[in-house]
Amino acid sequence: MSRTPHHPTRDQIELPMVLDCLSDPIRLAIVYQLAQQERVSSELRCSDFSALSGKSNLAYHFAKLRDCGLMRTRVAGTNRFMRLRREDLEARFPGLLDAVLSSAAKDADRLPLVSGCELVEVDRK
Amino acid sequence: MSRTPHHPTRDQIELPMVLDCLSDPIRLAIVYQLAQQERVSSELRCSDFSALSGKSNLAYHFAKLRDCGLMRTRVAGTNRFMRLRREDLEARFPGLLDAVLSSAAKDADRLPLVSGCELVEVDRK
DNA sequence: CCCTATGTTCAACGTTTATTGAACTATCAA
DNA sequence: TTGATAGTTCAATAAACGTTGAACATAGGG
Repeated sequence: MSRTPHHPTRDQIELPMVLDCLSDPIRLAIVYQLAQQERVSSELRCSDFSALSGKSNLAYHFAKLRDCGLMRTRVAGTNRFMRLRREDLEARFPGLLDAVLSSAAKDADRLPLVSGCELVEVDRK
Repeated sequence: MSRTPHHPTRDQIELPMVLDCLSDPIRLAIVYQLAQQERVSSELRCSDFSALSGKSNLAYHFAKLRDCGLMRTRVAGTNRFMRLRREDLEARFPGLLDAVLSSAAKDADRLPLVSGCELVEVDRK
């Protein structure tokens, strides 16, 4: 279980997969929460998303987000730290991520975005 | 078969449905082609997309595009004229449609966007 | 009126999807 | 070593999805 999971290269990031990933409310919420956190520390642990769903369902969504290139997972001890691949996304599809994020922000009341989401100071390991 | 099909109001347009719609390569191609056509006449007939798939499969995708608010269908005789709901989209999710379209344009070689798509002058009925 | 062109609707199908709980692995701390 | 913590993996399930072809509806032209 220790090997760091697979991530696509920047060039392998595909538009339909990215849009499909973002079309799921839970994954959109994960991405949104990661984007919020960027202002503070850029990384969050899996358990920081526990308000959105159960552990095993989150693991499923994390895998999809990794597979499509939206986020990167760093293994540190028993934790996984996730962060947005903002630069790669911006290079591949300029403006797309921000357009989606601001659209989500605009509809925050309709989406399950920020259940109990206050910013968290993470101690990088 | 004559009644004009159902369209959501501007306010009913939801982000996850829009992203999901755009995540299908065929639907993305339809939207892309409609956007191209906008410069000329803003409307296209169903049969203008026949390079993308069969009639009944296209009807299925058209229905999804209507249901999520991405396009509007106008019935005129035996034809249906479709156009992008650009203003509604822009009002709901500013910048989103253009970001997706320019991302698609950037990846035009990887996507089934423009099989035999030259601009067509349509005589509005 | 019949014939054709344009699209939709329906049933069928195989595939993919999201979700669950249980079992498992790995790491850390006592 | 024992126990607790953090997450993944697997199998099972139900629902949704994309695609097909056949049948249908509608309008226009001879």
